[in-house]
Amino acid sequence: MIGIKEIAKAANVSPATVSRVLHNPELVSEAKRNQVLEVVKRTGYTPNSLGVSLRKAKTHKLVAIIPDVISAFNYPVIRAIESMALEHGYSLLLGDTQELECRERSFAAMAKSRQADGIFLFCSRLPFDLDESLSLAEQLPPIVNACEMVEVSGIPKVNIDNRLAAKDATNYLLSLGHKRIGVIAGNLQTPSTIERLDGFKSALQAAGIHFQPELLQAANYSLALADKATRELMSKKDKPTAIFAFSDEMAMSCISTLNDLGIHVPHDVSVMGFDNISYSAYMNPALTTVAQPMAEIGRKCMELILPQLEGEPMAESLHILPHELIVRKSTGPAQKA
Amino acid sequence: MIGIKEIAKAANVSPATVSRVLHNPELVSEAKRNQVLEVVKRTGYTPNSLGVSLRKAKTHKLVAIIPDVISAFNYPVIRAIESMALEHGYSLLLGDTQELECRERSFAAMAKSRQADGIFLFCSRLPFDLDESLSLAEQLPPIVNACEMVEVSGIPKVNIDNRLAAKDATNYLLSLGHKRIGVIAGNLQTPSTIERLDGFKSALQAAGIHFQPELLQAANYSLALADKATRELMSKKDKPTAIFAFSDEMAMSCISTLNDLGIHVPHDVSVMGFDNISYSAYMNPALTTVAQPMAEIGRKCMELILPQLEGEPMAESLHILPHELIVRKSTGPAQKA
DNA sequence: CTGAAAGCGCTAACAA
DNA sequence: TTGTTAGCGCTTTCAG
Repeated sequence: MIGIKEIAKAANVSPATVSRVLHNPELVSEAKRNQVLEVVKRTGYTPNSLGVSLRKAKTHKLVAIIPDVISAFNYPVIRAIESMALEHGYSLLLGDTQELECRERSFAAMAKSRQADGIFLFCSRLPFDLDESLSLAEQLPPIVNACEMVEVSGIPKVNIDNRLAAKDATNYLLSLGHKRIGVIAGNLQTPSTIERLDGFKSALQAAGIHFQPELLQAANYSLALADKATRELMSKKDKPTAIFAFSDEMAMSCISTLNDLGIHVPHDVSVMGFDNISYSAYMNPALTTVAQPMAEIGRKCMELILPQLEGEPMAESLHILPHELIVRKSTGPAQKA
Repeated sequence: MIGIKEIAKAANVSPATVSRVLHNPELVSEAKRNQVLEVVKRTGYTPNSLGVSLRKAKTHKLVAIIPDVISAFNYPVIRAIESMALEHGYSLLLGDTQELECRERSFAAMAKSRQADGIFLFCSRLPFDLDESLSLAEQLPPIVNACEMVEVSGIPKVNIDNRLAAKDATNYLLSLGHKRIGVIAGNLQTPSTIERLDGFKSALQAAGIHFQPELLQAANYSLALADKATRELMSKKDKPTAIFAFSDEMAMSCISTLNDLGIHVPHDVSVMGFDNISYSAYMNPALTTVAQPMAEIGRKCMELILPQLEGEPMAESLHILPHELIVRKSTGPAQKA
């Protein structure tokens, strides 16, 4: 691979001049500038960014650490982050952890090993070993935590109010007359799931309805497990008249299974999703769900990391973005028993 | 950020020894080794990989250049690549181009600027300016082209036989008695779409059926455009009895629209998809589709790039992996007119 | 306006 | 077994 020295030699200038031509052309006489430009074009020279980054101690890369990059939910937030990152001269690396802590840590290590300048954390574990005696800002790279909150304080965080969102969704189901509502939850260990469950229970309680543990199934955001969960739910002697799935994907699987079972949605059973992914409007029936403002979440993430990248110390902050209930065709009035 | 020199100083050894402890511990006496290890642990030192990569001229990173990272189709191939890459000490960077040539080029530039050692190309443009006078191997980094074939020869390629796959799918529809088959294609400029269309036409021709241009709609893999295309198709005076969508996602949208229109799938109209994404079994009705062996595609990609990464010159090769027709519930016998 | 020289953090050849 | 040295490719003082 050709380097700056070869270019310099071929153009009869010093490496420093080549560098100037590339970054501060106004500092170089037109004659030399053209010589250099000519050689650069002819050879297709591209500066080795390892050298650049090493020298400048800046990579202009950010990494997003995500349990499941490709989930239809994460995509729009990534897109938003990336497009805003681009405007600010950063590029985004996608780190799909497949929920594995070792992968969370190895992506996080990219910041420590200076392969990236900052980190977006979409998982609920902080993939760093903290030293109690040091301040967070000293130990952590520029970082923003979103969607699945880490329990450590002092980090900028952005999220929706999962508890309230689930409560709103549940209240809507309740308002339709549903009294037995099944839940297909994600990973029960996960903060967002815990909060949603809490919101669900509190809505029930406010309506004077007892929470039935048998109506709760965890399906870990998997299509196959959601199918199983649905069958489980519908096998109870006292079947639910509505099912609240904590992701649209699980809701999709749920509807599909209900259909297999000869149960009509929403006539026999209503189904509520969560997220409002792009597919949800195209499900059959179109899915009633709680929309998360994914693009806004992404933009807020970028907004919060930028000052840190500029050198400002990390500061605690929590940004709750609004959710919205989207009523479509998968929910309807409860059948009279 | 702490560097190797500080570690060396703190452990009373030279930087070289620190490096040895980290990479060839057996070359260092136990005493010094422990001193160093102690300091490393205490300080949480991580080598700056910019320095390492610069020195070794190797980044152990590969980038996948993909029109749409998050499409349910691409995900499994990425997963397969990544897991195999990991086994070989490489990590995978995801470059989502959003179909923009400028983005294809900027990700490709990561190889030129030594931020990555090799490239997986899932788009149909070669994002490099070729110099006719030089050999490909001299100009291109280690590279493998998959799914959307670039027209340049000399590059290892992996794909399915799109033409045959579409032909098989069409023949199945034909065998069900369908004679008017609508097509919702992807991007008409794209090689895979052209091939699929070609396979579709040839199946029609073999059955003695004339291809009707009015029954062809392009929807560019978008849910919204597929909805429009479906409405367009069903607005013809002579409506199709089957629709072949060139992606499962478009098929999903198509089914949803048909449903809105009061048209029952598969009773009134059959719908065939393409890809066999994980969602397709959970659509309503479950989707009949052509499965692409995504994991295998991914593995083959890795297999083909490895020798290049080892220094072997790039060699022309074409690997066609088998597709498979998956019959589910969205297709049925044609209605008698 | 331009070049020489130093140095970013690391590793590997060479000497000791 | 260990340290010294040079150098990966680049940018940026500092002189001139």
